[in-house]
Amino acid sequence: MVKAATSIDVAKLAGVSQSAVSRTYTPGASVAEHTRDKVMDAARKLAYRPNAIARTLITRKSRMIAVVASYLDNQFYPVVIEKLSKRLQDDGYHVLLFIAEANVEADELLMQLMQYHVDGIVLLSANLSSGIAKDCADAGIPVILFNRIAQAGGTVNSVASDNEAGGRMAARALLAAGHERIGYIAGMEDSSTNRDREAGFTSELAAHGRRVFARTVGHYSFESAQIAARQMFQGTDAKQKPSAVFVANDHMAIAVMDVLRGELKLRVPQDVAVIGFDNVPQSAWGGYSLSSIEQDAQAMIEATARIMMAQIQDEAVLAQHVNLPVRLIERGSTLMPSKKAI
Amino acid sequence: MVKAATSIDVAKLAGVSQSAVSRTYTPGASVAEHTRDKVMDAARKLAYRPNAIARTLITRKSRMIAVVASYLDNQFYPVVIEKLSKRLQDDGYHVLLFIAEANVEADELLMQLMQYHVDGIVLLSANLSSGIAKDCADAGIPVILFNRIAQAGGTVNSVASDNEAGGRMAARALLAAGHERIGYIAGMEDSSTNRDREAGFTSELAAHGRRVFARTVGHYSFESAQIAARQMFQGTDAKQKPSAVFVANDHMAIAVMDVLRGELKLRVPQDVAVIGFDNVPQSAWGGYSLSSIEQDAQAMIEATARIMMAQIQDEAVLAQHVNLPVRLIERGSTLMPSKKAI
DNA sequence: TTATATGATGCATTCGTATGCAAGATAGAA
DNA sequence: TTCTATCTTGCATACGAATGCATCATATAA
Repeated sequence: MVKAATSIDVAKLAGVSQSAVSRTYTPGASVAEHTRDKVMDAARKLAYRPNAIARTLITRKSRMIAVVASYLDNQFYPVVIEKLSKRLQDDGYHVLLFIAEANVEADELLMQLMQYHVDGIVLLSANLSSGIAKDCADAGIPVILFNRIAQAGGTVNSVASDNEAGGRMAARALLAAGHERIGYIAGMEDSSTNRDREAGFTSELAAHGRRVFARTVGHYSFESAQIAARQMFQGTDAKQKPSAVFVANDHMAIAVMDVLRGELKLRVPQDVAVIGFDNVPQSAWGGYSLSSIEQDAQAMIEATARIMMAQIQDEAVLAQHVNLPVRLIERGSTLMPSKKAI
Repeated sequence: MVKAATSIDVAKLAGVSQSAVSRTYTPGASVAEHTRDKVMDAARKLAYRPNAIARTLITRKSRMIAVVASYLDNQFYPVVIEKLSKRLQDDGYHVLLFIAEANVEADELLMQLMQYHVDGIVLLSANLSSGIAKDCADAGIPVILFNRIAQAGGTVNSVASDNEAGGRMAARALLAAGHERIGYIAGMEDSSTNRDREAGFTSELAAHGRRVFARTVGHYSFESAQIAARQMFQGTDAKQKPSAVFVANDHMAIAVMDVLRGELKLRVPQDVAVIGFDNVPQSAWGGYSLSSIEQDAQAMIEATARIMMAQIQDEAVLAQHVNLPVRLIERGSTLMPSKKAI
């Protein structure tokens, strides 16, 4: 157990002041070439690394960003976390990861995070009470809601996809394939994603003189989605069942497909067409070939990083709300009758 | 932007010394009930939260654990990260997450992490050069290799499964099903997991007078595994192809199944039986029903947390190496001929 | 009542780095 | 040569909390 070298140790060895050492590691500070060399030399000999904690204490910038997620089973989130981490690392930031069981815990967790003086917070799945949102704003900590829309007011940024447009696309895809009995399996009722996707979906159906034929709720969970699928498709009379279903995300859609094919012996897409949302990697897998509305994760992350950097630099920047376009990815689960032969 | 209250502000309002405030927040410290109440009262009024950064500086304990992963496509890792985060949070620790592109970067990343004075490091997928391992040991930072065995020597802990036994189980399962031409698709050649799984697999085959019929390499990546599958199964002569294949992890096994069924029109398990390793959630999905050797992720995480806490408390503890039992999960992808009718 | 042990409290210092300020050094201009 | 402008450098202090030490208050025993 060797105590790590400090800037004072380096200063002593290099024969300069501690300030000189500090300035050597501060971009833009005034240090003579000659001095810098001596410092770097001594630092190398002592394996010196600046103490980020001490630096944070005085600069009030930790270069840490808190990322709060609540579950990682839905592959959309691991993908986002991986890309977001890399992106922030590129800017010299580190990710403090939090897993929040439920929204109830989120507030308490955030208070903990604030103790670490994180420079910013990205909420991947939890929501935020308006009280905490205000606390963060007061403390000058930028908050970005990722894949959800702010309900807390003007102090919180948000980056999301155009879920409503996505819902409409899903409706058009199923209508174009000639479906008449179209169901919807919802995610969490109080989430902005579910609200917007459903709104777009039903309004597009309405525009074509149709209504949602059946609706159950899967709460964005695999198990709930299985139950929701059984509720919607059990029974003997084929005419009572939807011939197509829009599921609020791919994670659930896969669960639904398993129930349809494995338990209920219904073929996809011949008996039931299925379309999801997110375009997670698994949707492209041969075992599912699930049509989906793709969210542009890369663009969402780019926007998140951009907003974060802007707000960290200049706290006066107003809250921003980004809404990115989505795209229909058609695969086997919604093939039109004429194409089924393929 | 309101400056956060400090212990001095609280002390002033409560009419006590700063020490008293500090002691109120230090479990086991000597504070009178009466004083504590006054402090808590003032703290509530000022929305005071102890500054974890300042605390870290003086206690030399950050209560942060670095977790280094390199890719999260393989669902095994998100599952581990989620559970590990929760487990460490329960002990009052936070996770600083790092995504390392390759092993080359790992060293540089760890140096960065050491600047944050993390209390421990869990390496999920990157390896560690012996130089850095020594640096960490010297600095008194416990390092745990998760799902891999130390090659760096005695200073680094490791938590892994009995991969060799798992390899033997896979071999026995395929032999018991009557297979004679058995292939192996390897992960990364230089990883301990691949080495051990393959060693167990081949030795068990040898014990039954068999050899590996064909071998290709998938580097633990989805795309490489697809290529490896094509290499192994392309061609017209059925007798030249394996009738069963052990794939070094589920992530690759799913890619292999897609190629077998989608591209090569081979049925699983009738034409080719497939068995993987890890038992990731997707293996249980209806679209794959992949047999697998299950790693007990929960037990691995428990062991990791236990070792970490022990080493943080008492740095004199010797490096530990945990090797947990695995379990065969039989599903549709290896059903025996007699059971195929089911 | 006095002596002793125990608990509570404040003072002063410490952790490692950044930075305003003033002084010193150097170079260029007049 | 002298004066001014620019660049370097060190000193001293600040960031916010934890803790050893000494002091003081209180409780208990004799």
